[in-house]
Amino acid sequence: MEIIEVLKALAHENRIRILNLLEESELCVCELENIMQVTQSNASRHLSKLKQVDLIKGRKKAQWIYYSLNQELLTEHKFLQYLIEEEIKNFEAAKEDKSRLKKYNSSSLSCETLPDSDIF
Amino acid sequence: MEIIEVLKALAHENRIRILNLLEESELCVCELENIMQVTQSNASRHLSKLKQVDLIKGRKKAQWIYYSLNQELLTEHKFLQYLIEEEIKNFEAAKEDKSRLKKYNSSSLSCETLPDSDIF
DNA sequence: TTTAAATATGAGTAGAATCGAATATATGAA
DNA sequence: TTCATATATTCGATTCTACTCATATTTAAA
Repeated sequence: MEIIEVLKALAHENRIRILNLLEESELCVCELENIMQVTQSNASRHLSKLKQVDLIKGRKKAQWIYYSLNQELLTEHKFLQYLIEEEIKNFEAAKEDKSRLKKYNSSSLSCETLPDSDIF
Repeated sequence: MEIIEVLKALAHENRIRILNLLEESELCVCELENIMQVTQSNASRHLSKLKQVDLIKGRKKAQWIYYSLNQELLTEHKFLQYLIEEEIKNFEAAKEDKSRLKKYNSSSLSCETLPDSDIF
């Protein structure tokens, strides 16, 4: 792990918000896009930075790619675990994202029906 | 603590190297400058970024300013403690800095005599 | 096979961060 | 008071990041 590269990957609000959401559950790009209310290309680009340094991994299923935290890396590097599991909690934007994620999870919507819904 | 601002402050090799050295002992700008082999303005600039987010503090003594880690912040935020005390160890540039610091500490030089010495 | 949706990426641009050199400020020593 | 040293800061140039828009690619569904 290239520590400086990892720290650079962590140094952006949207990427921290993504890690925060993935800590809760695996999500695809269009779900992140909707929950975070950012453009598709914005979400995709930040995901790609996180993936570059192995903080997350992607699982392809049909035309969707489900992203999740790379738990092995977090286990090996406790500072990442503390950052993601304890520190981000107190970040305001992250709280709001989690509340939108809850709302989404308790709805019957999926990434397939999401585009036409007005849940957010 | 503004987590995003702290993460941005951490996202630079020289600043990580500074934190690594300060973990060992309190140091003034000219000592850091010499050990890290960077220009005076470079060292000063990066110190000021770290101070802005409270990662370090400065103690003035005569014309020198001795910088040290803000241990309270590290204690409150375990991810910082793990990052600085466990993670940085494995970063190559940081290892080299520590070895130069040891050499400096075991010499009888101080920041007052340093400028004219050829220890580095 | 055509169409539509999900995702990634290229191009261009705007803004942020970094750098060294020079300068300003503060302090101690002569 | 004058000079030298330590530190911070201003400046202009440069490099790095991030953004949006448009397009390419993959896959499923019609």
